[in-house]
Amino acid sequence: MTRAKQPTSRDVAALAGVSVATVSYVMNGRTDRRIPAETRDRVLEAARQLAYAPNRSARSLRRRRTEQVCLVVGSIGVPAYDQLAADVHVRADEAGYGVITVVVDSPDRAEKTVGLLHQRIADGVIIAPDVPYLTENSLGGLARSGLPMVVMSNTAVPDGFDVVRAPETAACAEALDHLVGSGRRRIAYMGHEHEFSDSPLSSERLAAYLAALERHGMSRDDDIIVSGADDRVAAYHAATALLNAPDRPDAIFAASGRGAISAIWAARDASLTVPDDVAILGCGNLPESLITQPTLSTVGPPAADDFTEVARLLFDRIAAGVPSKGHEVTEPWIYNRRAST
Amino acid sequence: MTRAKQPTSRDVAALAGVSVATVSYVMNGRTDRRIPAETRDRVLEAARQLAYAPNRSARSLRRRRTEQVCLVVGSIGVPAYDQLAADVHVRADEAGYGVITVVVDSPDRAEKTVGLLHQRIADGVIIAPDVPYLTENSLGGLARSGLPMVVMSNTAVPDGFDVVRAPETAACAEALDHLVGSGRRRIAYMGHEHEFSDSPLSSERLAAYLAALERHGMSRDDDIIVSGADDRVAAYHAATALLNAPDRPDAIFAASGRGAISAIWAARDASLTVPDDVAILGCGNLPESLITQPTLSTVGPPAADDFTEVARLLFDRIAAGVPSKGHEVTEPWIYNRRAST
DNA sequence: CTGTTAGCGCTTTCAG
DNA sequence: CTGAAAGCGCTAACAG
Repeated sequence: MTRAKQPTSRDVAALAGVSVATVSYVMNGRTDRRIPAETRDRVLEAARQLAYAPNRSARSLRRRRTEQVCLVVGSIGVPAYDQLAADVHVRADEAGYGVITVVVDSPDRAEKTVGLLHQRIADGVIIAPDVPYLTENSLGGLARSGLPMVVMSNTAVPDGFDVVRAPETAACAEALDHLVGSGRRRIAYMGHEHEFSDSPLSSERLAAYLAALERHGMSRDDDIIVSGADDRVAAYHAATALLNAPDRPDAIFAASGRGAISAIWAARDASLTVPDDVAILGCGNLPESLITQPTLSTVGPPAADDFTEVARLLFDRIAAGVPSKGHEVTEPWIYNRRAST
Repeated sequence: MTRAKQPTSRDVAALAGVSVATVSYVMNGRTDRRIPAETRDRVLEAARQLAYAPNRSARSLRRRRTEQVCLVVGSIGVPAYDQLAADVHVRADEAGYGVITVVVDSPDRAEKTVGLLHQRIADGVIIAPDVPYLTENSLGGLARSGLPMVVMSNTAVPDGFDVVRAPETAACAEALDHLVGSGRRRIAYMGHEHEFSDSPLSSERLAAYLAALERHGMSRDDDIIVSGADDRVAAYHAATALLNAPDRPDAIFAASGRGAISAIWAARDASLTVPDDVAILGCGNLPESLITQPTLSTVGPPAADDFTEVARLLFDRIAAGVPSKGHEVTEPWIYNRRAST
């Protein structure tokens, strides 16, 4: 088998007996240039015959845009990221854009990614929440280079890019106060792995938890501050361990929805009643929260995650063409009290 | 704010007092050209000063490769796709490639995607299992155009691309025979949405189910052939409906792992015992299968999903450069009997 | 050891 | 209405 050389617009032009300019106009279906149907059909037929498709790199080089956006996430398989990815894909598709996904889960990846973005691998970028190792510094540099960017973060401040925030702290505080107010005296925290490493990422949820302990004169007990929220299986094991300990907590605050759902299962499997024996509180707002027994209380958006607005911000910015100082958008986060607390 | 024009290699060359060729060699760290440290440092310093990064489109055009691979999936948020995406990202990263993800969930998207691939948006492509609407015809066309490709499918036949298969039918048959052999007389099927539309995609799992009914002289009852396997919430509701019906099934075969797990929950919430009252069988091999009560029997790979081999196939093919007829690789699928059947 | 130069394939003025 | 020609920014011969 020999690799057939890809046909170029020149080949099509030759076959159709026109110039490459005409081929370009026809292929792009441009209306600002009046082309007789006869000519157009001849070009189209030649293109079909040769299975011609305009080369994307060449077009990008010439038009100075790639028609790709880049979505930067911290890992794969997190429901909120999946929803974000889905929403971005839909919007991108509408705008005729493709989506390049990059996973940043190490300082090395973070650095490489910033490099790629500088190389104009995409016309815009969305940084998902809690992507570690991306410094404000490098983000600022990217924005300054003219790359449209929307950053989901509670700490970043708009600086040539848009920032989307979620007021986690207030919502966590409200939920934790409610837990204490309803008599919980030993509240466990199940966090993400990276909260327990020496990641540069500070955890708003853990901070809110610790602040609540302080506020209510409760002492911190590292035995019931555990990881596991990243992953259903780990969460199940972590919750099981917590609930089988001699000094069992009477509430578990999980930093994810999946963690909380696994905790409900762990409690049931340990023959404990939720919320009587142990209250369970999660983060986010997974659709599943409504089908658990009991239904899961969470701190999160009032309805299911929806990131279409975030995608819209990016495409508006791309369309605008000219960099602006940057908006700051706040998505609501509240205490969704249901039956598990 | 004015958008700073991106610096080019010419700018760097001028600042460093060298030619663009030297800049190129330095930036690519090429060892086949001996460049004195002094010159190199000057170039690097100039690049740093201008925040120069080589333009990706130009490089792709010139080198005739994009250093991107494309992953085509049917939807977002399916655990098996997530695992595939994760494995592809890891391999790609090692190979210095990026990953463009495209979601094909309509005939329209399928067509557009084939078009993009023809435009050489990527140097290779992996088609995930069960991506609908992609015809063998268009895949063949892509392969013939010289695009390295690995297709996960049980029906496609290698034709300039590699095919990765999973012998689902045999494994399903074994599991279903076991269900019948252990006395199950009314087995429900919970499938994917697309099995109930007029999608061109035939379902091997549904076919295996129907064949098993036939084989054992059981009659098909469309009341217990339902959808819901795509989504945990839908599955929970579907299973609940099934289990509360007057003529309750004594087994549920779900075409996904998530569907089966939701079915276990639904059974427990309906105060039924698994497997005594109802056996539950899933597909795939989610890690969660081991933490459900009882543990979940599945038809699927013997261990957790692992697609690194698939990614390897693609990168081998890309590295080879020359198109070959195509390998056919079969991943094992078996009946993983655990406690739920 | 380094610079000059010819494109990669396309889009888009600008002339005809 | 159509074609010629000038690049987009980079890489890789090739010549010095």
